[in-house]
This record gives sequence, structure tokens and C-alpha cells, in this order.
Amino acid sequence: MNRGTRGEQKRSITLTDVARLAGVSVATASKALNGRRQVRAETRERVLAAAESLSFTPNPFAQALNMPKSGTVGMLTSDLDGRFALPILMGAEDAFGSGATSVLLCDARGDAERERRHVATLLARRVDGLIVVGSRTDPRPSLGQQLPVPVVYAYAPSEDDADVSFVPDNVRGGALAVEHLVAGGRRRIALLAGDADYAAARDRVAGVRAALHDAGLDLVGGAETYGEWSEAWGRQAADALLTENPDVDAVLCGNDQVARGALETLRERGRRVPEDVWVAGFDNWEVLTASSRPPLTSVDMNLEELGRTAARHLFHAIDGERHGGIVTLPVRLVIRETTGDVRV
Amino acid sequence: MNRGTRGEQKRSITLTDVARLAGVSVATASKALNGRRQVRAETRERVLAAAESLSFTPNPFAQALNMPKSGTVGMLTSDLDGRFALPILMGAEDAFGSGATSVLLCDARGDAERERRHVATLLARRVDGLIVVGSRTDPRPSLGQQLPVPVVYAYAPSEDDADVSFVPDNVRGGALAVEHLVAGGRRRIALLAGDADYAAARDRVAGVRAALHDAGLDLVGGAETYGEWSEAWGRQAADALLTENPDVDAVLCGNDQVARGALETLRERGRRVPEDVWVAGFDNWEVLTASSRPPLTSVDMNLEELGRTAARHLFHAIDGERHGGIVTLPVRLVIRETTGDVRV
DNA sequence: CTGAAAGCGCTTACAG
DNA sequence: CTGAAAGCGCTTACAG
Repeated sequence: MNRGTRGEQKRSITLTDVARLAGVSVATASKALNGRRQVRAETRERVLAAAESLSFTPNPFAQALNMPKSGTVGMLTSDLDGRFALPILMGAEDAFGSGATSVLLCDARGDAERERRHVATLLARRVDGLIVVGSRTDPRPSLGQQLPVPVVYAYAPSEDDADVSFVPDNVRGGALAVEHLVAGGRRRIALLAGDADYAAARDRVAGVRAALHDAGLDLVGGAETYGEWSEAWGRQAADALLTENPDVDAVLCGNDQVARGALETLRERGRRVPEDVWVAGFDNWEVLTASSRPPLTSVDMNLEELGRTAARHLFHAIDGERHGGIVTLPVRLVIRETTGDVRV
Repeated sequence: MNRGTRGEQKRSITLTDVARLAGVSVATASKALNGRRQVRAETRERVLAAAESLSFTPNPFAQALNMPKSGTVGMLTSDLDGRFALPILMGAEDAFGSGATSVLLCDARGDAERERRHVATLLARRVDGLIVVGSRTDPRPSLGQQLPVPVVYAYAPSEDDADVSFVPDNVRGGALAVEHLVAGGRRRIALLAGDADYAAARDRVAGVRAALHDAGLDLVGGAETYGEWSEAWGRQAADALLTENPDVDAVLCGNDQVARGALETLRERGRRVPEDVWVAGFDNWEVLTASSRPPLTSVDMNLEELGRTAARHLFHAIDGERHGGIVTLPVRLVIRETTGDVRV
């Protein structure tokens, strides 16, 4: 352990230093650095060189005091716990970070009061906009229309149509999965839908039903089954399914955890996957899909791209253009061995 | 879709407005609001009331221009992908968020050049300090001693002893696990250690060996086995283990993925868990441990607390007190049914 | 094209 | 205890 105190915070380089070194006024230095056109090329060069040689970084607080934007946005997550927020964060951070915008992160931990306080803090910090990331696709309360900056909602849409929200297209995801199963010759398809409490579960079901209808098919057993988002429920539901409908030739599962459970039961009851039964899940959660036996086909919600899109939209909204409504973003099917793709 | 343009950005309330309403000078208003003592109680009340009634929020940029601190810290993650960063983020955000500090988030995506740019951006924004969150516990390059603000490293320690780093105590974690197995009467303990490339794997092995030595035992097969962090490797390694050492009565696994694989193989080769063989993993990754058959005992790295601790330390460092070195933080064993705890 | 001046919204010596 | 003044580091009309 070495101890010590922070050395004298050496006064940082200011525009005045740059101007002096370049032999111009601060006004001119400012214009040169900001690319204003009323500066002779040669002068601009001199200022730029001076700034460079002094490693000048403009004080953002002084700048913000003179300009309408702060160059920061607030990212408000409701629940960093949930695995869905993370890829969205990455996408958004990526979109912002590549520009001159920095991201202030706040996590509300599922607490409305905490969220309210965080919004207040972010506004007090003069963020230029807000991106609100939810942990499930069920609509959430709006922050309201009275905020002084634009807001976009990602993953969890706002209940208010006047807000802009970006959500993955779960309905289309359900349809995609079914189309793949049908194209593979599956005709007796069952759906273990997961937790009916979640809009994601119900939307996926809707897509599945529509696509089956288009194919002239019905769900095995006449309807989907609801339960929990867990391997345990997947095992149990698959067990009941095999007992009641032993002729099933595909099991579509509401998410990857359910699918993992179903896969296990199928194997233990002597069904070969994919030879006898095809299986697919939703979310494409790598840790579950990659190492299962066999690797699991799953619908990927493209969350990173969703985050990126929401961030880009916020940019445009900050620049003045606004509109409301829920925008549904494309998802994609990742095909692995549980549906016949026999690699390695 | 409704369209519209942002209304006139109404001039926000300034200290001048507050002062006018309270009938004092801005100087006095400032002092009253900041709790300076040279203000008559009655005057202070009046100012506070005025500020309250106008919903005054001091402009942070104007404040920052006059004060040594900005009230923001930078959080630099190397890889938001990795599941380890998230709980650390939560803990840190929690510690900062409860104070008056806001967090600027940057993700380097494992790219050193990108990291360098982010550090520059954060410093340009005048953060008061930096918290660097790694994705594995192997030492990483220091950001150097020349930065104008204090830095703490979390999860991935800095290579430079002059820096402060907080890491989970993987060695102790290994020992904890062994002590539990031994207390449960296990004597023929095997270790499927995971990826030898990771310091976490090697540290856990060191703890396991030390604790076994203390108990007068040796690893089954004479040594641990190395491979990958995956269920697939866990299955394969467990298979080899049972063939070579059929009398094993406990399988300790380098992480939860390996443990899940091992559990599967044990079940399929007719070993009952925990009756015949105990199994435990590391990381306590809920999605893997909770729903396995049976639920998996695992060493929890207390990452959220680690994040909180690192954040608190950064606070103190910002306030001037500095020291260096790697600080190792306690981990804990979460006992579930794979080691005999027979709850529901 | 260049610069002196005013101003952004606050804080803090310094006088009263 | 209170306030006029200077200053934080920048930007932007406004004159030259």
C-alpha cells in the first residue's frame, strides 16, 4: 500500500491559453475551433495547432452554459436484473457513444418512486433526451407529455400512444417459428407458451396461431398450454403433452428455458430430437441454446439492434422531429439442430 | 401518429428568479440554498420557499464552473456482454445513485483503442472519478497513474499495484465449497475446473487444493481436469471421470455451466444426486442453478456488493484518500439440493 | 477576417 | 447578516 494525496489539481488548459499561444483573441479561437467560417484559413490552422499542442479540451460546462444542448442523454432502466435490458443498453450505448453524446445511466429497480426521482435527477442534469428501457414487453405507464425533452421507450412500450415505443415483433416471431416447422414437414405442432401474464407470451401465441391457420393446421391438443418461464415447467408440460398427444412432431416453447425443460423430457421419454420431434424456443439466450442437446433453434429478438434504433430515433427527436406510436422491430430465427439443421 | 414540433423551450427558472421572488440578492439566495451559515434563519426560509414554489433546479453547468467537482463518475465496462458486469453495474449505480453522483456509462467492447477514446471522453466531461469493470478476473492493463482523477478497478484487477482493485475471493470460494463437501462426509472429491486460461479457474483450484490438504484429502484422480466453460465440456468431463474413478462421491465444478453438464451425465449414468454424489458449481447464475435437477449448490461471488464497495471506495478516493493494491472481497456458498439440502 | 464586450447561471471573497 | 462585484470558461452578436 502506498499512500498519498492527490497532487495539486493543476489548472486545466483553457481557451484563453490556446488563444494566447496562437496570438489571437478568445473569440477568434472559439470560432476557429468550432469551424465557424468567418476565420482566415491560416489563422484557423494556427489555433488548431495551438489547441493540439496544449491538448486543449473545451470545458463542457462552459459550453453547455452557452448552448441549447448538453450532449448527454439519460438511460432509465427499470430493472438491470432482467437479461433483456443488457443487449438494448449495448445497442444504445453504441449508437450514442459513436457520436458526441454520453449516456447517464439510472436503474429504477422496478420502483416507481425511484424512477420518478431518477427522472428528476436526469432532467436536473439537463439531459437532451431520455430512453426508457423496460424488462418486459407489457405496456408501462408513460412518463407523461410534459417533459421538457423527448423520450423514447424501448422493449416495454408506453401506455400512451402519443409516446414513441420500440418493441420486438413477438407476433411475427411466433409466425416465423411456425413457418419453419411447417416447411420442415411438421404437422402436429404443440405450443408450451410460458407465462400467460406476459404480453410476450400472448403475442407469440397469436403469431403461432395465425401462421398455423394460414397453413391449414391446428395446435396439437387444440390449444396452447400456459405455465411458467422455467425449465421445471417445461419438463412438466412436455411430460403431460407426450402423455396426451404422443403423436406430436414439434414442440414450440414460449422461451428458451421452457424449451430446455421440454428437450430434457423428450430425451428421457425416448423421443429423438430432431428425428422424431422438432423443438424451438424464443429469445435465443446463448447460455441456454448453444450447449443444449442438441443445440436449440430459437427466435432472436434482435435486442441490440432495437437499442440502436431507439437511440437513433431519440437523436432525431432531439433534433425536433417527433411522432408517436408503437414501432415493432423485426426478429429473426436462428436455426440449430433441434429443427433438423445437422451441423457438426 | 401525431406529429408536432417541440414547443418553445421555455426559459428555465434561474437563481435570479428565486432571489427576486424572495426579495434578496442572488448572492444571498445562493448562500441560503447552499446552507452557508451567514444567512438569517428567516431569510433562508424565504429563499427556500421561493425556490420550492418555482421548482428551482440549479443549473449544474453553472455550478460545475464554480466548483471543483462535477458530481459525475465514469463507468467503463470492457464488455457488457459478459454476465459479470451487470450485477457490478447495479451495485455501483446503487451506491452512486443514492448520493448526488450520476454515472456516465461507456462500453469498450473489449477494444483497447475504443477504451482509450472513452477514457478521453469521460475526462473531457470532467468526471470526478472512474470505475473500470472487467469481464474476467485476470489482471488487465492499468489506465496509468497520470490521470487527473482517481480510478478503481472492479472484477478485473489492474496489473499495476499502485491502483486499487476489487476482486471476488475465488481462492476462498474454492475452500468454502470443499469445506462444505467435507462437512457432508464427502471424501472422494473430483474437480472439473473449467478453462485453465482464466485466473478465476486457477484461483478456485488453489482454494480447493488448500482446503483438501487441510482436511487431509487429495483430489480424486490426483488432480483437477481443465477444459471449457460449457455444459458440453461438463458432460464430457464427468463421463470420463465416472469411467476412471467410479467411486467419486462429490464433483466440484469450475462454474455453473460445467456443473449443469456434469449433473446431466451423472443422472444418465445412474448416479443419484445428492444420495450418491454431491455436486456444486461457481457463480450462482440463477438461470442455471435454480431449475436444474436437482437445484444446484453454488458459490456466489457477491458481485453486486462488489460493485457497491468499489463505488464507495471511489467516493473516498475522490475525497482525497488514496491507496493501492488488490482487495479481495468475500464470497458465499448458496446451498441447494445437489449437496444434500433437501428442501421442496 | 478579427476582437472587445456582454452574457450564460452560478459561487465566493470582500465590503458594508 | 446582506449585497455589489468579480470570475468560472466559453459563445455570440456587434463593431471595426
